[in-house]
Amino acid sequence: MRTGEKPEIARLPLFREMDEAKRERVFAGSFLQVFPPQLTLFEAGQHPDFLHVLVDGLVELSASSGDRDTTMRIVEPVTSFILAAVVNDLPYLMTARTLEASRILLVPAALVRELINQDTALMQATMHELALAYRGLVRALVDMKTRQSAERLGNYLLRQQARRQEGGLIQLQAEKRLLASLLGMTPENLSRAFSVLSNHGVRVEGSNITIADHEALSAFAHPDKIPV
Amino acid sequence: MRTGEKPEIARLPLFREMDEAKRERVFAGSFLQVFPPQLTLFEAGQHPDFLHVLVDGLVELSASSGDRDTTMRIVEPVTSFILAAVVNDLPYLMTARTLEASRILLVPAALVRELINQDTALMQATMHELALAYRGLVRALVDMKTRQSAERLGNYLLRQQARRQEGGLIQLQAEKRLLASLLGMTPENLSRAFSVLSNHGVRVEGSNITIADHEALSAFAHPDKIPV
DNA sequence: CCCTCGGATTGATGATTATCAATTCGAGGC
DNA sequence: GCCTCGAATTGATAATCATCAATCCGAGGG
Repeated sequence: MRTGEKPEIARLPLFREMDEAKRERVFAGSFLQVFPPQLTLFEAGQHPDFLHVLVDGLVELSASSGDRDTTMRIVEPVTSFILAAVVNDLPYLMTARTLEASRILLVPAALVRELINQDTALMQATMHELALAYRGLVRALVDMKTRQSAERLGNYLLRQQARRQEGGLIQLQAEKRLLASLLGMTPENLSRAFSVLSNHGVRVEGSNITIADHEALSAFAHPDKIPV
Repeated sequence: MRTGEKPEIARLPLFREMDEAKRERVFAGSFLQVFPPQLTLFEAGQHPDFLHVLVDGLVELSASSGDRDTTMRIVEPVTSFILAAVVNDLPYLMTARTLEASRILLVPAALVRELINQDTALMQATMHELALAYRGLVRALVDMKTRQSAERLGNYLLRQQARRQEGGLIQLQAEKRLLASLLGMTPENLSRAFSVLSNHGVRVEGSNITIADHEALSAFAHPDKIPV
């Protein structure tokens, strides 16, 4: 593991509250592995063997029903994923695949569950993490049910801008076809949605997006009012 | 509280693992209140004062963005709701209103958080509950993103039938307009979806639905394959 | 530097869903 | 038993979104 990586992982909400000794047990029992791009890490329906922590790279979580499939989340470092499946020891509901070459910390699921049950602080952190994730999904579902495609894109851009405290510039991390799937639309309609937003304060140059007029975009996209 | 109610609440996943003394503290610190139909219990954005347990009646959880709003869940007794907001002490993301006259146990949020932090079994139960709720929402979001309206209705009927172990008869608990909103469509399209399903093994008589041909409906609706 | 290839864009068309309007249906009140 | 009112249904039309097809564009390889 490179210098500075352990601290970064230790700073994750999940591991932050553990005492140092337990954290060492996590690291000792885990594997840090490098994966090439476009590799499937696990598939929906499989039994969860590891909690995954993306240390470096980019990962897509997707799900399918019948023959259609959809991107559920784009995981950026440093973040853990599929905590719910590990906690409940129930099959993954999503398929994970690397988008770029990625380094991932694999923490054995049984170890995670064991430590959670030994360490109240960790259990509490897990509980809070799950509750926050739940709220995120509530918002995502409301988004999908109440907004049409260009509005969803507008809100996505507003959220991205808020997350990275910078000015108005947003760099898309992944291909637009992927963003389209994440937002529940086709690549063609994503293009059209971008051109709609160009009338509402958004400037697009390839994968560099600028929110030129925050007011106008907000008026169009009706972003969530409830904070956090 | 009527006879037999406490045991029923005590049987909830959340309270099942608590020791008797703590459970008594919950009941002692809570209020069982009766609400008339169509009453708003709380609104999205408010600070969560109580964990709610629906003892009797029917409650709708809805959310909105801009001027559109949508039904997120129809709560049947005996179930607790809005656990995530209480755990995280963050504003409600949904609005709750009674559909019928309802009796609801109101457990002060601060008390819930206090007991969770004192009682590891309760914390663990909460964690599992949240993880399961998370999985439920993942499925709901996939459903919304990958299936069209008649398929969503078909899957809803299949799930309802599975939940109540009976034969093929399903009784809709709420108005169809509400079901439409839950499934992310208009009442008009719900009607049309029902008539589509009549060609795929479903018989409709008012709010009595019969799945006459489970095979045919499954073939049409492509239900989830992953169990639990 | 040019070529190639896959993603992105644009246009045309079709499917799905929403909206508007008009009945029909059914439960509750008189 | 009839009336009334809101929900449910049905039909017609419009908006949104997907699909198909044809370029356009840009990064990587020769």
